Amino acid sequence: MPGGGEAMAVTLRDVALAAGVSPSTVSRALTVPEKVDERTRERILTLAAELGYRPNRAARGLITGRTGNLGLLVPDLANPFFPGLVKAIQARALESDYQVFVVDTDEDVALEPELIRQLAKQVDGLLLCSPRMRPATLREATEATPTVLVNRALARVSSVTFENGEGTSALIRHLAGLGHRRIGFVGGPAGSWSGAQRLRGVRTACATAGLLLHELGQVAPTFEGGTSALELVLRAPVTAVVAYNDLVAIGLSQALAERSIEVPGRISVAGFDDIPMAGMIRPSLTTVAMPLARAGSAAVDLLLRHLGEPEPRVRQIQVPTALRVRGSTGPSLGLDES
Amino acid sequence: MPGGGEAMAVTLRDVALAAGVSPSTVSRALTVPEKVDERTRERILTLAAELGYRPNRAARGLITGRTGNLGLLVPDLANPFFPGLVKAIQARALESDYQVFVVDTDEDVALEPELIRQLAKQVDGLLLCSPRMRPATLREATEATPTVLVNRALARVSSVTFENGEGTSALIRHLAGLGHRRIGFVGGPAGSWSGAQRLRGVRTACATAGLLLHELGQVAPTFEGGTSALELVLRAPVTAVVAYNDLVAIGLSQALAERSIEVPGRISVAGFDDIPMAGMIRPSLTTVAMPLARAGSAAVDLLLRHLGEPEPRVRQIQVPTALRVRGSTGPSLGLDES
DNA sequence: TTGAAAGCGCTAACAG
DNA sequence: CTGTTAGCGCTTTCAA
Repeated sequence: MPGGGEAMAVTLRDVALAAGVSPSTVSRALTVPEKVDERTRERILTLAAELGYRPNRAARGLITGRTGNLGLLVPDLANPFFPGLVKAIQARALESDYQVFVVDTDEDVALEPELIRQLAKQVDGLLLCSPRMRPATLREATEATPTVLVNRALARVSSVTFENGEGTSALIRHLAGLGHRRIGFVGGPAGSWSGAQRLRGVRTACATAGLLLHELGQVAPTFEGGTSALELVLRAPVTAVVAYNDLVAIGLSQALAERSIEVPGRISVAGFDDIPMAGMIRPSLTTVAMPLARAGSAAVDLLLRHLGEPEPRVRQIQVPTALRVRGSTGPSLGLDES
Repeated sequence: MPGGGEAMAVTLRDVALAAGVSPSTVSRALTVPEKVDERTRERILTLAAELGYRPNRAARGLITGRTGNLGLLVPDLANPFFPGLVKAIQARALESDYQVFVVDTDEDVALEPELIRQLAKQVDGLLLCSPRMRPATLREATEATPTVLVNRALARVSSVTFENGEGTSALIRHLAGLGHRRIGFVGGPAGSWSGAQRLRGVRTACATAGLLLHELGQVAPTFEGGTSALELVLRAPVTAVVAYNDLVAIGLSQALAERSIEVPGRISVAGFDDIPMAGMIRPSLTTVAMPLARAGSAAVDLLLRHLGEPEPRVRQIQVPTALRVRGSTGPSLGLDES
């Protein structure tokens, strides 16, 4: 007898043979149960279970055009902001019996389109988190496959975004309330959509509150990016710094500590994202939290609805952010008033 | 004209029609180029590119049995240990033109088998990272699909593991060198294979060095798990604690700090994994690093080789770990000698 | 070297 | 309610 090999998977046909019915009947029993006689259906279902039958989704997808999979693209899983989102999305998708395939672009903009194309073929819809690609390229990608953008907006495409501007504005108001008059802002990656939002929020709130704003350039959205901003921060006469995100804020705080500059004693630092680490360090980091679970569910729901509708109805959802006041911004010890 | 709809994908047949050849020829031009006349082939390839033809991998997979995808299962993407591994695996797979589908089990053992089954259907091979499931169940899963285990071993199944025991032994030797005589160990999840290894390493090294070992029970492999271990640690007369992993170590350090117990002044703390955060906090955490990139590449290489061979040749690779000495374990200030 | 034909596992008309 | 027929997009015999 020919060598064992991989246990040949049981197919729908095997079940049909065993049940003494046609393949179509089995198919129906599985996908449109109400169109099959109750007794036959039960027999088939039992048999299928016994034989350990598992439908081949690829084959099914070939004909229905649906795979039961969703594709999820993220720039960098090592950025602690994303895992939370990924998990929320996965959890919600699983509830609806969709499986999620996660792909990491490693912050490589050039890689995005190709990975999307590959992914698109094997999923019913795409969730694109913080895609860095240019609007034109992004639009192209969204046209080929039902897509929901997360943490980025684009005209005529459904999206779930965070109220980034509101978030940084709240941060600025909080700092103003603490007595700060001169604020520094350390920006993120050049192409970042959310970065632009955050800067806008900082600007308007500073203007409104009559604070002096020092824009301290842009750095990589990482811990190292934060440490690299040290000199810029020291050179500017600011008493508080808002960073593009928590990682940058933490890197900066660390660099300040290395120079024995007290946070928040001599300078306050705030971030954005509320990554888990923000609450684990001392002083704990004041930041802006994104309701990840809510955003993830919303994104999945949106996408699923699109899959149902023939003519996808664009919806752009904004979820509010929440200020998390913690140690790194107060109480203000001695604000220098020079 | 009928509503736009999704741009219908160009199929192999479209290319064939355009080139004036049969589908088979196009297929061959794409997959076994040497079996097609050079000029026809070139014409086909050009045309395919022009039309933007992308093979439907699902359809191809239906017949070849290969999808060009690898499946990757991880217990928790929010655990900062995993993203590094995931990224390494993805990078290496992409080089070989394989796409990686990541699925997070959310530390839910019961979920593992089902997710694996779903995944298995759509991939050529499986990479299972730190699976928590019981050996029997795990074996079942590995029998259905070519599989490589990462950070877990099982008889007659290929795997890439870390020298966990060596790592904790080195840690203990380091602590002994610092003058510690009474060591505490805070364990991880009950079913954890690597946890067992780490404990073993601690035990043998303590025995060898003549140190007193206090096994302080098991906690969740999280920051909260670490803080919850505080009382146990305080109750034991130890001057140094080795935790199951960095997250636990950090949680514990934090809890100690809250009680104004100096680390490493009054008690040293060490972790395992060398997550990014270990280097970002003060005092920075002494820990054991895993060569993630190396392990990831090795795992993918192993799996790819299996896919080539008819009779998978089991290989179990162990990659060495490296001690990272940092602030949290020294220099020892005043070890109490009572 | 190429084409015709068959079929991977499944679903979707269409009859019955 | 059920079986038959056809075919999703692709590869792979088998002949020519």
